[in-house]
Amino acid sequence: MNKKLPSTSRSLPIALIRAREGAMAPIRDMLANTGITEQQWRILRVLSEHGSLDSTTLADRASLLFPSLTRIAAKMREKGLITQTRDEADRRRQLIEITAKGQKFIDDHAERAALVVVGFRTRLGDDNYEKLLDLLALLDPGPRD
Amino acid sequence: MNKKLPSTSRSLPIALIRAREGAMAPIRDMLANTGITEQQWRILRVLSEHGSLDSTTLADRASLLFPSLTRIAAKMREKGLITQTRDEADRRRQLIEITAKGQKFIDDHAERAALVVVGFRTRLGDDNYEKLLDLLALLDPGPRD
DNA sequence: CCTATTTTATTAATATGTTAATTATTGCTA
DNA sequence: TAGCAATAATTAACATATTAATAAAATAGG
Repeated sequence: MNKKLPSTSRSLPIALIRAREGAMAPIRDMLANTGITEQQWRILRVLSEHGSLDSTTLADRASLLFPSLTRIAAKMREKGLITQTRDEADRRRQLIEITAKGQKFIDDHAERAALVVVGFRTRLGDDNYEKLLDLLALLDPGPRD
Repeated sequence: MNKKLPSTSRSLPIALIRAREGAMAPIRDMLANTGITEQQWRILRVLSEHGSLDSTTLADRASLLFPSLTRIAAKMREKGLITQTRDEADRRRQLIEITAKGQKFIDDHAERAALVVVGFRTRLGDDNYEKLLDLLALLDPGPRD
């Protein structure tokens, strides 16, 4: 009567959580003792790639909820990693930009982070790596653009 | 000089986070207004499957850090969903077991949860679904047994 | 022009994630 | 067997996740 649920060892949500832990572990090691968290790293990465972004878009691309972004951005501004400016055309909005200091952090860690990516590509194989990204994209809920 | 990092839109960690959001959304909907969180649901699922477990094994199988489990288990005990008993052979250890009330919650929601699984299998296709689980397992860091 | 609605952002409250420090118990070993 | 390392669990401190409530600004309709 209760054979309906799969074994937790083949549960998709649990597998995703564990895989995320595995994928983030080397990045976490890299960021240890830098004062930059995983989320702050994601924000810097997105800003470095796209330049100036409004908060809503930034939250979406960095996969953060808006209230989290509010707090994290405040701390990053205090640290001098980003700037926040009101959009004068629509004063509800806010534009967030990476500072030279923030960009320097990215530059200083880009090589090591890239090695992490290479490590996973090698571990899975190029085909599997791309296939995995494609399959994950199918589960992606949100509007990316 | 900085072409080393992949676009954030093809970043494995971000893809994993977004996929997890997508995969958990229906479960989150199911649990809304029940007073049971995602993590509590995972704990109940694991306990329902394995019976009585020591805390360390439970934390591993439910993909929770130990300090999180400590807090969550305390609340679940207060709610009458689980019991915690000292291991008399090794008084450092603790055994955690699901109660009838906890099992009833699983039983009451198993059918709907199973439908969620079927939905994802259908959405991805059986082959892709299994392939995805296999690929995710390659990223899994931890000792499962 | 004015108000109801919508959008953007913040704040609040509670729960979890994460690392480090601490406590209690066990095991090992000189 | 006294003392020290290792293990299991808790606690502490801070950061993030999540949902709901609120505030401020813009917009659509009447």
